[in-house]
Amino acid sequence: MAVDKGEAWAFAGRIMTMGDALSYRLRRAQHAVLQDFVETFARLDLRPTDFAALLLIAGHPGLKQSEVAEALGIQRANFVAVIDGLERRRLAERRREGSDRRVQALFVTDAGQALLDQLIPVWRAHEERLVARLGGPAARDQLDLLLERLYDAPAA
Amino acid sequence: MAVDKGEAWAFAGRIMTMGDALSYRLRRAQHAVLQDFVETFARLDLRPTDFAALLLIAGHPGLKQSEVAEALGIQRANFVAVIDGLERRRLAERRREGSDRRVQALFVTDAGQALLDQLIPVWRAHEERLVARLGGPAARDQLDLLLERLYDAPAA
DNA sequence: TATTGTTATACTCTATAACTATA
DNA sequence: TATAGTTATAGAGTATAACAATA
Repeated sequence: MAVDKGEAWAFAGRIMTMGDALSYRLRRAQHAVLQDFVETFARLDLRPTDFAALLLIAGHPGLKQSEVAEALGIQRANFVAVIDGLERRRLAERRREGSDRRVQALFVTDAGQALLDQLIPVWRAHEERLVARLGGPAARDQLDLLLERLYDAPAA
Repeated sequence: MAVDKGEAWAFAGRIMTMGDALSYRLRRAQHAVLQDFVETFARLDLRPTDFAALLLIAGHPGLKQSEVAEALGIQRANFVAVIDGLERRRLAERRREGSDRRVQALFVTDAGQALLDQLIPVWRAHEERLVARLGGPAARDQLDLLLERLYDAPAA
C-alpha cells in the first residue's frame, strides 16, 4: 500500500482507523467474551457480578461487603444491589457478627453453595470454549500475561 | 485433573475466583486502556466514539451514517447523537447528495481534518504507551492476534 | 414492502455525594 | 473525626420499537 501525501493522519502508507487501535480490539474481544458468559448464565438469571460475588464469598466466608466490592472492582455503593439480590434469593446472607457492628459479614447459604456446585462446570465449559478459540492453553496463558501487563503496569 | 471432594468449586487444589476468569482479565485490561484513552482525549472534549467516527469518515469520505455506525459497532440509532455533536461543532457534516434522498453522506470539515492532524500524534503516543507496557511491538502483535481470535471465531 | 435516519425509551454499569449508625 | 453500609442520583453505553420520508 502506498498512498499518503498531504493527509498526515495516514501512517506507514495506509489509512488509519480505530480498527488499528488496541482499545478497539480489546473492546470487541471483551464484548464477545461477555456475550458468551451472559448467554451461558442467562437461563439461571445470574449476571457475571452475581457469580463472581458468590464465588468469592464461598471461597472466603465472612468477608466484609466493602472487601468483596473492592475485590470485584466495583463501588461499594453499587454492590449493595448485588448482595440485596443474592440475599433475597437466599443464595447468600449478611450477618453482623463481629465486635464492630457497622460491618456486614457475608456468607453463602447451602442453596448458594448448591447452585455454585452446579455452576462451576458450566463456567469451566465457558472458559474451555474460549481456550479453544484461542488455540489452546498455552495461548490462553500468553493472553493472560499480556492482559495483566496492561492493568498492572503503573499508569505511565 | 483430580482433586475435588466436597467443595466442587475448588479446582486443582486452590480456591477459584473470577480472578481466574478470562472475562475478568479482559474487563480489567479494557478498563485500564479505556481510562488511558479517555484521559488522553478529555481535554479536547472528544470521546472514543467521536474520535473513531472522525477518523473513519476522514479516511472514507461520503460513507452513509448507517455504514459508519456499523463499522463502529454501535446502533445507527445511537450514532445520531454522535454525528449531531460532531456537526454542531463543525467537525463533520451531513450531505444529502446521492440519488437516494434518504441517505446522509458524511464528510469531515477542514476544521475536523485540522483537529485530526493534531490528534493522530496524540493517539499514536497513547498506543506507544500501551506497547511499552506490553513489552514491545512483538507483544502487541501477539495480543492483537489473540484478541482477534476471540471475536472473529464463530460463536461456538 | 423495505430501508435510512430519527425519536423515544429503557436497562445496565459506573461514578459521586450525602446520609445513618457506629467507631 | 473517620468508617461501613446505604440511598439517591446522574452519566455513559447499549438495545429495541416505532415513526416519517423515501425507495
